[in-house]
Amino acid sequence: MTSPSPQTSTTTERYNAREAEPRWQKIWDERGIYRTANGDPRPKYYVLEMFPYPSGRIHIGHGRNYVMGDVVARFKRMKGFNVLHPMGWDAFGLPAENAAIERNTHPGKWTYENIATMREQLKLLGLSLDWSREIATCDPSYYGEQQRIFIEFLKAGFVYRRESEVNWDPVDNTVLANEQVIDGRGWRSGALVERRKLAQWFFRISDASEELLAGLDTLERWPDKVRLMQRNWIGRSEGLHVRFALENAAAELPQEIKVYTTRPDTLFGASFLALSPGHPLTEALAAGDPALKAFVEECRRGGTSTAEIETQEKMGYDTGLKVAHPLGGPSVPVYVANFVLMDYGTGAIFGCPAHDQRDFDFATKYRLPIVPVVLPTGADPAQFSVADGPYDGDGTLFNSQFLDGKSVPHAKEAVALRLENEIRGNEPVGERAVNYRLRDWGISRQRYWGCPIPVIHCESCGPVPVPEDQLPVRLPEDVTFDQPGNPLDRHPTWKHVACPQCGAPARRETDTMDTFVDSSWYFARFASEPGTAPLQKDAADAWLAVDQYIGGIEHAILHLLYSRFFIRTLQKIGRVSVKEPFAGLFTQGMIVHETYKDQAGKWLFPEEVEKRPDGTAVRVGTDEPVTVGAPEKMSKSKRNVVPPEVVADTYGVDCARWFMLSDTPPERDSEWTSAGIEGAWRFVQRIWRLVGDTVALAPAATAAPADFGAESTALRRASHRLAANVADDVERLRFNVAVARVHGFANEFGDALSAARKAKTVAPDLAFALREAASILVSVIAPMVPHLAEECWTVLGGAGLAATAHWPASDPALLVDDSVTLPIQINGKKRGEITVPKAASPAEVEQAVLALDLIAEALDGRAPKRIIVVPQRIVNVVA
RNA sequence: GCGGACGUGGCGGAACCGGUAGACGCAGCGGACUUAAAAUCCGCUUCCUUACGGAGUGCGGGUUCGAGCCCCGCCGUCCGCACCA
Repeated sequence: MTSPSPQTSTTTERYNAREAEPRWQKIWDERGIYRTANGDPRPKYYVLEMFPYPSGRIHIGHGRNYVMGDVVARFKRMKGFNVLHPMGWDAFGLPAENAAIERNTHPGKWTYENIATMREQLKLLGLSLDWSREIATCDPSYYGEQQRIFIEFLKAGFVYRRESEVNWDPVDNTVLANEQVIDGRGWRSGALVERRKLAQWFFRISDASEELLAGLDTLERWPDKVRLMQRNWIGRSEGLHVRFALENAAAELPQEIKVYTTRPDTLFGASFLALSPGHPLTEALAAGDPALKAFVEECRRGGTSTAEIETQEKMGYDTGLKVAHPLGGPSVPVYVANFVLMDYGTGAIFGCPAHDQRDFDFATKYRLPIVPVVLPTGADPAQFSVADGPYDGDGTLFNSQFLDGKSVPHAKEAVALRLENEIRGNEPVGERAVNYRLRDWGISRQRYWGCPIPVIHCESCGPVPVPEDQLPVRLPEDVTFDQPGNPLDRHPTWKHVACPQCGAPARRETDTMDTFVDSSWYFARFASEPGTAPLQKDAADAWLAVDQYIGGIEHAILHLLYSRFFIRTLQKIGRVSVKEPFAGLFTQGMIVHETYKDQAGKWLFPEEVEKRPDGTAVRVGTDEPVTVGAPEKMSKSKRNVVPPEVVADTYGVDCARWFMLSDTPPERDSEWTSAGIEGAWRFVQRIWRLVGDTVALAPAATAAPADFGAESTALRRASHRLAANVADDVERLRFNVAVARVHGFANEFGDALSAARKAKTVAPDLAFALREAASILVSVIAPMVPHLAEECWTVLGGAGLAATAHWPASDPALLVDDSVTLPIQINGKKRGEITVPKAASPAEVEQAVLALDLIAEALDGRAPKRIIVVPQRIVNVVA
């Protein structure tokens, strides 16, 4: 893209961002104005952007949420709050291990080098961060505390261990993350992935389902969308557990199967029962049935990701078993079916093909009866058919004995009542149950670059927590990545330790924790001052909850739900007092940019492309045409990135900040364009000129005169209103509206300045109003373009720094007008205007309107049918 | 399939609780300044119409004195979830 180089201009009146920005950053840094102290008497405000993964370098697209958070932080500081605005690094994770393999380096070295680079890039953006509280989750002091918390959770019963399936690469002999499985094959080896069971650690998040669901109602400053996504994810349902008695099971087998159903009303439509391949009864049967065993293995093939499971065709295996119908209907056969999930409900279902798509598909394939039992309202029972597909709507029961004629909810209730009161073997046959989709959180990862799980496995004592005085369990440095598998597992010495309980030779847990654990409490770590214990109750209680959390919508479910669970659990064990970590949440949109490809189909960087006036694009310095693609999320692979350094050198970071806040509402995706950044540059220069012009016309600050004329009063109204309105906009994170308002004011202010310039002299009241306007303008833009604001502040002779100044107070008297201009409608169409005193009564307004010529013409001598006067708003005359 | 959001000029988007639709910016056009250019400043810029005037917030209806906003029915786009019994 062709870009002018504004900074190469030597015109002295121009604002020189490249010179000013580093200078102010140095001054802020030296004075430590963004360092936050605990125990400050001012009210607290905690603003936080989701911390980044140190992947290498940032591009300007990453900057948007940090800039938004920075505007809030700076604004709240000006409003008198003690603001905490920290930054850290989500530093553990798989990419570091991949980099280690590719570059033959250590994951820690790679990570810390990236952190160093990205820290400098973030500093370039002029963010008002308290860098003294910086943390990296891969720091032993951080993950050591996490191990301590893990052990406390374990002792309090929030953690347990069980077998669970993983993706297994049989060639590389390694566990794969879901994203490493591509089309059912290992990403590196290309081998067909298998599901294999491993003993793994779980957090009991599903026990918290109900409170996590209920807690959503308290999160009023969260987007409804995110709350809804979490609600669906938790997936509460109400149903019935029903015990089906087996009629022909061998004596050594269980004699019944328990199923969960949300549709007990359709029991008379049941034509089969289906067990999950992982169901204990399936396993018991498979032990003596090689064909079933083969079927179960067939079901196991393929990855564990839901995407893969869900695309499989329905398959079943008839076990030959039969169950009695609990309400006296005919017996039904028992199948094992691949589509029944072991993790949900009881791992067994009853199938009612007439009213469920999956059951319908299954019954059709295996030629099982399809008996409709719910008749849509108004349908003719003789005509109604489900031959073309199941019916899952409301209606009236039929073909259902004692349920016939009842509505679906009434039938559900009737079945529940009947089965609850039917006792078999001391227990009711049916029991009402609430079920949740949410499953326990598996945190074991067979990886090196993560927080070691602080447990020692002993042959005789079982899993034993690492004693407090041996924490943190540090990652060994001397590891290699030249072969697949977990380096911790094959390290020669690391895992061999004595059992803390009996002293016998034992083995360390070699799994590390899911990195979502790291990000589930980092915001609590920021609360305690540097050099102190990572999780201090007093500090955490003082700062939490985060008042404004800002990040991408992609974390709407997992990160935010896990953090909510983690903080609730910390609260239960007495480590913190709050229950919800984030009081306010905002999800910002991405920065997108056009993509460019050359003739060979190779991606090009924006700076390699030149736009011609005729609308075509070519490679810089050539005639080679370039294909311009739709704007997409900035990404390294597509090369549609803009590095922050380039923007800073060309226009200055204030331009980038202003541009990122302009035009597009912050929750939507925003397109980065050269026209946009140039517009921001023009604006920055314009502010600079407005301030310069002000000082030229009114060189010295003066005390407020006793009286103001019409011109100066009008200007003061505009500037005082600006301060009030922008405060409101920023408070509501409507940055694009705030920007538009500043533009509007700049237009008015510019007009006032040129009018003053044309007049021979500037009266004292106008001189005061001009300087006041400039000062308010500078204060109002300070959170958004902080460097420019400092430079202007200096020119205006402001005390101290713009960054530490107070938000300008608006004189209430200047915010209200004493007269108001009302539009006049005739039959709902605007035909004129009238200016009346603000205090005018509706009757007075009505009289004034009727006296107007345009009304007399419209009425043509007739009396109006009706006149609606909405005070301060509008007048509508119905002719 | 289920759930949700959105649909306003050439473009990004404003419009508070149902009350002047198109603020502000971008792009474009015209003008001033300049030897010239850049920069800057001024003006125009929803559509139709020479004008008067009329139409207009995806489409069709409705409620209302008045609808971008509320209700009903469509169409389209985007997002999330999905064998959850």
